[in-house]
Amino acid sequence: MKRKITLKDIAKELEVSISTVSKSLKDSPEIGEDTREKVKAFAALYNYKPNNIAISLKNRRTKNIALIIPEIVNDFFGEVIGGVEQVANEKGYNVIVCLSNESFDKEVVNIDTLAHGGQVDGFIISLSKETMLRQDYNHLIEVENQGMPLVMLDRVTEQVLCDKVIVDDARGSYNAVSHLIEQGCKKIALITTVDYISVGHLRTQGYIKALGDHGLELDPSLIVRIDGIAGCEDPIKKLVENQDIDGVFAVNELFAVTAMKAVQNHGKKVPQDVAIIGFSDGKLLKHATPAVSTVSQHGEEMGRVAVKMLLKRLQSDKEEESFSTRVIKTSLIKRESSGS
Amino acid sequence: MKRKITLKDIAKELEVSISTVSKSLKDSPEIGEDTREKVKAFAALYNYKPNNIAISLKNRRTKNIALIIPEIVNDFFGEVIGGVEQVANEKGYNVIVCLSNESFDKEVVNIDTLAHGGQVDGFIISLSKETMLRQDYNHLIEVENQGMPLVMLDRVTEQVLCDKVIVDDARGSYNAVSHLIEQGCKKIALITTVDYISVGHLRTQGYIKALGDHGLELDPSLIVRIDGIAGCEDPIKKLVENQDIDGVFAVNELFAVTAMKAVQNHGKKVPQDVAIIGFSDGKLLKHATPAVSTVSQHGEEMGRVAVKMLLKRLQSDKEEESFSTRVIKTSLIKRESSGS
DNA sequence: TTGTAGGCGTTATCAC
DNA sequence: GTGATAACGCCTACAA
Repeated sequence: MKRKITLKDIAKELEVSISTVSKSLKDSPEIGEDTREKVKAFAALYNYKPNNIAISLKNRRTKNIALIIPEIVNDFFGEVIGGVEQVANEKGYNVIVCLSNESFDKEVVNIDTLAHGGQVDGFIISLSKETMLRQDYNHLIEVENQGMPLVMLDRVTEQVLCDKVIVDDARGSYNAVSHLIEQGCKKIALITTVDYISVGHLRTQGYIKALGDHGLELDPSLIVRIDGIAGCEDPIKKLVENQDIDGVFAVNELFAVTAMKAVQNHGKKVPQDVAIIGFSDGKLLKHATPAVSTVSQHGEEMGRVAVKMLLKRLQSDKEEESFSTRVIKTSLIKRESSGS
Repeated sequence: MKRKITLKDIAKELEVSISTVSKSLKDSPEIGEDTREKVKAFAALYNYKPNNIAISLKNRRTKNIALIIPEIVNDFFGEVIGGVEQVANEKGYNVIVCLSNESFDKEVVNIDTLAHGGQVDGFIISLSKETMLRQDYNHLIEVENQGMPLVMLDRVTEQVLCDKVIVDDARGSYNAVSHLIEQGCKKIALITTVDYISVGHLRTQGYIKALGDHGLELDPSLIVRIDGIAGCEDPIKKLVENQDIDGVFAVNELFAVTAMKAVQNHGKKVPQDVAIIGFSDGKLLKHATPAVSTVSQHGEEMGRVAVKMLLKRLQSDKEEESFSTRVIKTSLIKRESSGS
């Protein structure tokens, strides 16, 4: 690789010292007008740009942040990346994206490498499923102990003290289910994840509360808990065919469209016979036929907020004070699948 | 931020020199067995990890690569990220993801910053629409001139000499359209992008050739070219309602589902009245009802291949030799929307 | 007004 | 066997 021009090169060429060059380029009043101009002209001509690695070494900050997410084939995380990247770039930070692929080990390796290697100034992380299942958060606690800022996003845990960005999952699903009830649904199925996933758990609670508040019986046979994304068709199909339901609340996009497909294949109409509402505002629900109502969690905004919290920590020198949790409001997007 | 432990710290603590520590940790036979062990034990105890920034400065390589893509709310690019990230991580590289948002300016800024700033060792890029429209590739040519490896992916141009990874777009769409014809379609609409987008252009050519080879007339009124993603509904709707078609080939996911929706709203059945086939194997087509046939471009593999090409360049010191273009084979995924 | 020197953390060369 | 030194590119306190 062709070597890039350095301060030293300029200094030699112009027969001045390195510090003169450095100061000139920073418009230091220490340096005489004419030398300053001469240096700047030369630097511009040769397209000089300071070497960020050297600056990082000197300043002990890299202007990189790590974003660790469980997967990417999920519009929610795609949006998060977008939001994070946008704000980070505006503020002069680069985003290193790491996928844990829902694996505890990969999450740990990623974090350890970046944290100890000193490649990033801070982390934004959404926990992998496996991590939540094992409830082993030492890698994160250690990051915090090192004094590296850490912001958790969406999939969080109380066992790590740090800034957090979440949505009001329980309320979001409460509203969604209430909406179904208002549309006249009486027998509403819930398609959710296993309980160790923080958001799945909260969304389940919203469902339960909504039923209760509207005087509907909680019928456990209308609830199906799915572990993993592969092979969700079967349990959903079974539920749809064996239970006499008139509404479905699904805690993510995939479950919602899968349920809709099962309903339609079963010869029923959406929303006339069965109304459906999902969670997460991705393409899948928007472009389904009929378009599926959903709870928007504003992934992009969550990403933006997370970066801002992180940068705030990075820019203040006072250690630790107190941590805050920002709750982003969900909003209900009513589409065809839940009646007019 | 708490300072991380350095060689110097260890040296002071153990009352040996820095070089002794460095060599011990690298298991250099120069150092006596016992000092070596002592140092290693101490380092392990305090969880010493070398500072990668310092190493980068010394070695003039960062072990970071930049991936520049136009957008992320598109499963194809999501898959690409996955593939890139996977192989890069395996090889000890980090991936800095940048979104150009289809903007020429942002693409230029991203590249200039990272290239001149010395934050990355190489680039993988998929061109923004605006860049292809303007045909201004100076920022990329300059990267090449600097001797930084550059791999173009999917959206490429002949005007930049570098390694490339593409799919056989023309053949992929040829196969797709041929499949429709074999299913008995006679009047096949083409929903494509404007022509300056390399892949849109090629896919259009495949369509034309397939018609010709099967003795079907090319009817320009069956072709609609859409600029941008917003507001594709109207032209598609108009086409579907005004033309008597029995097949649709769309060059991306969104156009395909939008067409399907228009067809269904128009009171026709898919695939009985109108067969549909798309391009790109994302969730949108897979989970549509009916599931939509498509041409898979294997985004993840493209990403993997791109990184491998990039790393190969990075690891060989010989400059420039010749550039290669890897063509990934598409495959036809037959689903419900195009008949049995 | 300009230059010198030391340091950020590491490695490699060379001297002891 | 071990250590001193210089270098990667930049910044800055201090000296001239």
